[in-house]
Amino acid sequence: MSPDHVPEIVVSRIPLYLRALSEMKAAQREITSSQELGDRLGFSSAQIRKDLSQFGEFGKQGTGYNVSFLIEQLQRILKVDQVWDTALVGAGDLGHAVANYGGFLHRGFRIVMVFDNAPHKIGSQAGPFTIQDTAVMEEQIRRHGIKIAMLTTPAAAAQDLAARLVNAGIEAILCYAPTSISVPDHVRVEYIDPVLHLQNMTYYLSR
Amino acid sequence: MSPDHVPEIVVSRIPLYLRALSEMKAAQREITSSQELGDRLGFSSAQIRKDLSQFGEFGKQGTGYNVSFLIEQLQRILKVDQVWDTALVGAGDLGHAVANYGGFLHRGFRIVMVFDNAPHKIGSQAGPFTIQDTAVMEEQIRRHGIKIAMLTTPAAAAQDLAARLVNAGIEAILCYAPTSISVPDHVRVEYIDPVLHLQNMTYYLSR
DNA sequence: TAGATTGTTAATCGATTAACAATC
DNA sequence: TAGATTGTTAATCGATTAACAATC
Repeated sequence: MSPDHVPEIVVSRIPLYLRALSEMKAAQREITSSQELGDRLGFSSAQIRKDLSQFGEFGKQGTGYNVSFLIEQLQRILKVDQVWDTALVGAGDLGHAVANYGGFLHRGFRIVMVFDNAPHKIGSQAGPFTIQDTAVMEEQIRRHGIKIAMLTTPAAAAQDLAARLVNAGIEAILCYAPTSISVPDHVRVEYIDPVLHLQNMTYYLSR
Repeated sequence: MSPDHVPEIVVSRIPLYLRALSEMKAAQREITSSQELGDRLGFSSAQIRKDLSQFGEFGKQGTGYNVSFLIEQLQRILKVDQVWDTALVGAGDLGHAVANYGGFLHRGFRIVMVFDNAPHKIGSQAGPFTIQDTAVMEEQIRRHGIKIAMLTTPAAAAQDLAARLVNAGIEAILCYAPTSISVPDHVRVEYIDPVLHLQNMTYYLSR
């Protein structure tokens, strides 16, 4: 139930399972199997079962998994049976797109503040948010007890801002800046850099 | 030199090495070591050396790696010593942000056309591009011999568009839509879904 | 030369898969 | 009951690490 240590690679697949199950639920599927889920995601059924078994027993032999029940369980495991307030740092084009994105809330996240350091942006809107000066960033994050930040600044600004975010109490950073940042061990960082994915694919393309 | 088969996980790290090396070069570093590169990226020096050794011998014992030389070699290996024309499908907020992103060209990619199916968007601008009707998408992609597409549409439209892109000759898709898509074996797909990363991190956060 | 760092081998570690008893 | 599918074990497979000869 409360596993001692689950491999990180297993944890990283649970959100994928949750996403696929949510699609199944939206399509009115009430029951699924490790086979069906695996086919859909390109994993073996054995892997699906093994991964889920790290956290408990969620299925019924001969039947499979109840979609709604498994969704609830995975949401609880990932702690997205609640909504996490997050701060967005960087109000460029990408920051605006992220601020306007409607897909966070029903998956457990809500942007509640947006920061930038450009004087002409401060006070203007990014989606439903008034852009605030990064000068008040630490204070605001601390006051609201925010633990998650998304960083959509240029690479050159990322390391300094990450350090300031950590200092303000941030424990998880989703970094859109195309660079590696260094943070203390208790802080988690995930990266999104589209070019890494593109360069990965061109390796397999013929010229 | 021309390795038979390199594990996918090794290939996926080469773009990271290239990115870090490019930062070093920008900072005027002429020589680096597997130790330094590893420290910077959070990998062991042994892994860096082992990964690079899959493709050839690029270093000098006692000295390390020439940054510029290694950059050239990795660019060649990844086939980003050329610029790849790409098509962008989906001109919403995210599509606009991607169309305006200045970080593609010097890393081997160039968007050359943008498509959407919304009548009020067709003919207007997304960054420097005039948005074209998806009705002419296959024809345009075929005519220009484009092999790479970025998909920034809602999830519901992704599978159908992916099939059409493949039919038009696309061999690599970077899918920003939060869903898994199914394509023939000869087509590669990479995914970007920020929520998967966020849900991964919340597993490790305390409530 | 002495010191440093590569490229590579072998050992270790960890993840995936196959198989099947349990059981719905 | 018969058929189906889980949860789990053991075997396989593959990736990472440690160690060191080679050599710059």
